[in-house]
Amino acid sequence: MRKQPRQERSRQMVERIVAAGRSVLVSDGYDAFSTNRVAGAAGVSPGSLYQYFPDKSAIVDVVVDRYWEEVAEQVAASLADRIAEFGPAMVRDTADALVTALEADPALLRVVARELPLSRNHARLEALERRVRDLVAAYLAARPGTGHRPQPAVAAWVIVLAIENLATRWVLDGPAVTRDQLLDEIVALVGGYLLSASVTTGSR
Amino acid sequence: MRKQPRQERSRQMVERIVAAGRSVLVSDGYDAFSTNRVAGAAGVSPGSLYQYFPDKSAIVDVVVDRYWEEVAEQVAASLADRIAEFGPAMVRDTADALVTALEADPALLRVVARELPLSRNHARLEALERRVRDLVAAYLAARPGTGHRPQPAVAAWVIVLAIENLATRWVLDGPAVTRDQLLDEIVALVGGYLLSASVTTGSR
DNA sequence: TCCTGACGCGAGTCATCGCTCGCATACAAT
DNA sequence: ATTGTATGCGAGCGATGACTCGCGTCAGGA
Repeated sequence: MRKQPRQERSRQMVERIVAAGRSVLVSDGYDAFSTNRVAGAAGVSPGSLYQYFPDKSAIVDVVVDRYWEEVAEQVAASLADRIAEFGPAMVRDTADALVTALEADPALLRVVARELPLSRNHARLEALERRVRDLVAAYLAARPGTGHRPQPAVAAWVIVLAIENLATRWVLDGPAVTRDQLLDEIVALVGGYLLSASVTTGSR
Repeated sequence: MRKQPRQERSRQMVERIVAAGRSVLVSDGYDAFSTNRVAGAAGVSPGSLYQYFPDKSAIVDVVVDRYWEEVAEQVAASLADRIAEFGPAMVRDTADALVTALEADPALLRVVARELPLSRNHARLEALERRVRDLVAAYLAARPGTGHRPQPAVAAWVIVLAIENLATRWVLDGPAVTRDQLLDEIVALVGGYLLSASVTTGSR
């Protein structure tokens, strides 16, 4: 951000710009996302916009950051709440929290996950993943009896990735299965995986 | 494609353009991908380029299509070869084939999967997924005893998505685990999932 | 050899933005 | 009130890049 808004009206302007950015993104798509259009939608002149944002991508970044931050917050909260619980219920509730968070604004999810280059999301998405992954890894490490997977960090990586993508795709591609069924499959996937003994197939 | 190349030299030109397109994509990234640059890299004039390609995105599409087509071919071939086999070995070999295919050109994978909007890949990627998914679903349906998952189509969806993303992320993010370990985890994930009995948690 | 259509060229057009700059206005401190 | 500063405006600059067009060249059939 180029300058800190000091007065109240300028702080409101920044907010209006961010809101307009999100709105343009959602209703016109990323390809039509121009600074002039955002300024217009915000009822603000292009010049004013550049008082607070260094360039076009900074606006997108704020929208994307806030989005993933929001999702991360909800998932991490749900997970932290249930960290004491055991087994399938925790998995289910956490996956449920993720799906709910993603369903909250499917249009924005669509733009963020499909129209934006993935690298645009990388920073925030990685933060989200690491946050959840660390919680899961800690959980697994604290309960060695939970399953047969030897390395909590690896298992957490696998689980988080799998759930994240299942949930995202389910929301984006339109539900081919019911929501409950999705959650059931996720529980089965994670549960089965954790209980599965290490294979010793060797290489190839 | 705007016009079919009839003479030999023009067919070669089209090939040179596609090759240049891939090359520009890989070495300069998608943001720097301009028709003039591609024409330059191909040793061809911009005008000639537009004799065969309707617009810029058509060139990208050809590159992307060929890439996923190649990957799909290798994976489907490997899967079809081992469709008679049973259990973990088949999963491992197929995952191995996918990882090998993705590793073949990591730079291109990087651009295709990270710099391009996902929607750009949607058509071809979906084709790849459906192709593999159908094979897996058929396999599962033919062997009801293989596991406890009741719906082959759903199970296939879960498995394909999970493997695809694990493999892609492993190649792209740099291996946090060894390749063998990745394959072990995939086998455990799929194996455990298929053996996992249907939970009847009900909703929420 | 000649002729016709396919091929190829590349300077240039045109529209699209990202972004700036000079000026007007609103606010706050004295 | 007055002055200094923060805020806001919007016409327009400058660069970029997708795409065209009119003209030369080449292949291959007669």
